Amino acid sequence: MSRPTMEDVAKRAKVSRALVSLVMNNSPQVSDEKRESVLRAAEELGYRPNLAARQLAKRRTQTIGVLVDDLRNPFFGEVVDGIEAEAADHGFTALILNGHRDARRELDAVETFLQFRVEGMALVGPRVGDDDLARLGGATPCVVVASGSAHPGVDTVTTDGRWGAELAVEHLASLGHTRIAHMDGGSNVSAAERRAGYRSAMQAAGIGDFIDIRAAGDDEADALDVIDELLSEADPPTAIFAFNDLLAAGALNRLDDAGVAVPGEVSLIGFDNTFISALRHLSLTTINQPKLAMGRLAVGTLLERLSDGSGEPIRHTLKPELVVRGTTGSPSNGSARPDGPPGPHRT
Amino acid sequence: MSRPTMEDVAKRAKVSRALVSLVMNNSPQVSDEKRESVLRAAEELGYRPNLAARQLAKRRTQTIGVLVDDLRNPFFGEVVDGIEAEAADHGFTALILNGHRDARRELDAVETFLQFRVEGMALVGPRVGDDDLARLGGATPCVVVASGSAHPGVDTVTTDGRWGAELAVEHLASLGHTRIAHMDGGSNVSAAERRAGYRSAMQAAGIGDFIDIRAAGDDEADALDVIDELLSEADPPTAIFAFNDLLAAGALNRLDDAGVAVPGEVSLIGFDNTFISALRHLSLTTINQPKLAMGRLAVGTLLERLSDGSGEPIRHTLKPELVVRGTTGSPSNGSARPDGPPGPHRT
DNA sequence: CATTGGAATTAGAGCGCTCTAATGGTCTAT
DNA sequence: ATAGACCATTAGAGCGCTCTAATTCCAATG
Repeated sequence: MSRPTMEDVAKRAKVSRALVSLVMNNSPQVSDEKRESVLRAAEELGYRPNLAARQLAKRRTQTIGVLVDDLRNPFFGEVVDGIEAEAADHGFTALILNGHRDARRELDAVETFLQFRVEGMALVGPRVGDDDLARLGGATPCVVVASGSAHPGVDTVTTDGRWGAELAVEHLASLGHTRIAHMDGGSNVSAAERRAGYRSAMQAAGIGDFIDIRAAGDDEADALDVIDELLSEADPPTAIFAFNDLLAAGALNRLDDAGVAVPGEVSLIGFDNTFISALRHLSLTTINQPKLAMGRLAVGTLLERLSDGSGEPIRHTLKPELVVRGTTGSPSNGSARPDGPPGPHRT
Repeated sequence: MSRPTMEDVAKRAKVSRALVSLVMNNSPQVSDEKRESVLRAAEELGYRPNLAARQLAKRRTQTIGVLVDDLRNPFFGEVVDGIEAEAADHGFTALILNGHRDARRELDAVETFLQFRVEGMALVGPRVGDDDLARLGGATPCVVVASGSAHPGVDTVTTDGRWGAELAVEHLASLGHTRIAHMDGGSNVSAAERRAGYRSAMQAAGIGDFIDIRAAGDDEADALDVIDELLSEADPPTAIFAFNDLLAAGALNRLDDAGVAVPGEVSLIGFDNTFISALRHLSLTTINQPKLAMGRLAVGTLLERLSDGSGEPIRHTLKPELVVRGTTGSPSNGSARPDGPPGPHRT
């Protein structure tokens, strides 16, 4: 509005507008004397450069767009922390927009980013399909984090969902489980990979006959029906591998309702290692994703792409790790949870 | 960049730049014929208005800045959801920045907002002090959400922390507790209010002699030492009112470690009603804050201030509510956790 | 003393858009 | 036919900044 402009500062410091610009950009070729008087004038006026004007003149924005699938999911919060940190380290500002778990709104957000002329976009856990992504992105570099994409126009930073699923199944199998069911991620983009890992690990463990995949989702609420369904079977599974921690938490709720002891009667394992899984009273065994590293790497990828331009799609795949906590144990020892790792559940 | 400009579109559609501008702004005074050919040309070129240029020319940004204390705290996520929704309803874009639980970084973020020339700022749970706030804000309207501020230059949307604290204490007192301790929010801005509520409710309940306030904080980790301290007392409290859910979760962990039954030996109550408190295995009794409503109201306040300008500071204070779950019960019934009220599922 | 070179400073042309005022065209009322 | 009214369209002056090229200044040099 009526905020002071560079012109005002120039007048007050009795120098040219150009000199003020130099000072504001920390140019070394300004005499200390003038620099100081410009800074003083700016201070006195409460001057702040107008970013829009600067961006327009500079023809770059030093800005990256960060699209977050769901701000309420702490998993994404941590990834974004990593993104912001790395972006800041390289002089970029991260603009955060919320996808609200909805592909249409994601597209809107991307549109907004493009109008902002962000220099790159990091899509964290997007739901939108590959084609839309590539089409929309156009010339703007775009990295997908934690969701995988096969499209050549899009770089990715993911954890190896297949590997993670295998870790989960191996862990359960090594405890002696055979009837291991998978509550999958439904339409979530990462679901297929983890499903595949589950399948192959079940085969590898020689219990391929027990493969049992149930369509669920990625939110607590998505677990309820599936658990009911599983419990009503003649031979219910002794272990469940859930698509993510939230889903596992929902499962835990429902198992609890049904009076099923965890891990006494059913073992449960999640995915993500969000902070809720560490809460002692959940104490959820899970698969860790290195969230901070993923965020940083995402920005790294973007910068690489910015300076490089063309070339092969970049695919960073980080290794997930098994985090054993209190919701997994040997099958059918019938009693309350064994000592094992920390965190006794109630009976 | 080398993206198409309005000029390009104008040329291709064989009209003036001004006409393209009118079309892009949905002006009614454009003939259908021309409108269509402009839109077609824009489509073909993949034209997108340059927001920086538009903002510069318009001399307004239609943008509000949202500063979030901590993206990993689900409480804030929900508030932001409300803010975004209301902002969108009024044609504003919400720019989200992360405060990282650090006053200095908050100030940086505010600085960034001002450079962006946001038309208003919503600070969600800020840690920065009143004076800095008012000084920095300057002419830009600023609403503080969930953190209270006494400064006349700043509007606020809060839940009544005093009232909430009273609800908590009354609940515990009505269960028969007298030795009710308060793990307070430490330096958190909302801490004082809840502390005061705790005090007055203790007095009102005739158990003022048992007032016991322990400096803690607002994060899980902050609970550990305090719990140790409390448990080592000669006469440990039979109930604890924690500053927020995260702190309560941390307390729960520690109590668990120490083999103390909740609510058998100690009742525990949190604040915020974040989704983690609803997780069945925590099942935390807590005080609800209407997060979505707070977010929407924040934007409402900002808009009001924008059209109104001067005037008294606006203070919206919403009423919190008690949400009884499984971590509170009568004192010293010695046994394991009772069932608690049925199925407190969150939506 | 004129010349040179380098550093510090400035003039001025955009960046891509909006907005006011002016233009031209068409349609009625006189 | 003429004026007026009204509409769609356009010219052009900014918005607040950056950046290139030009200018000024001054000390050092031959």
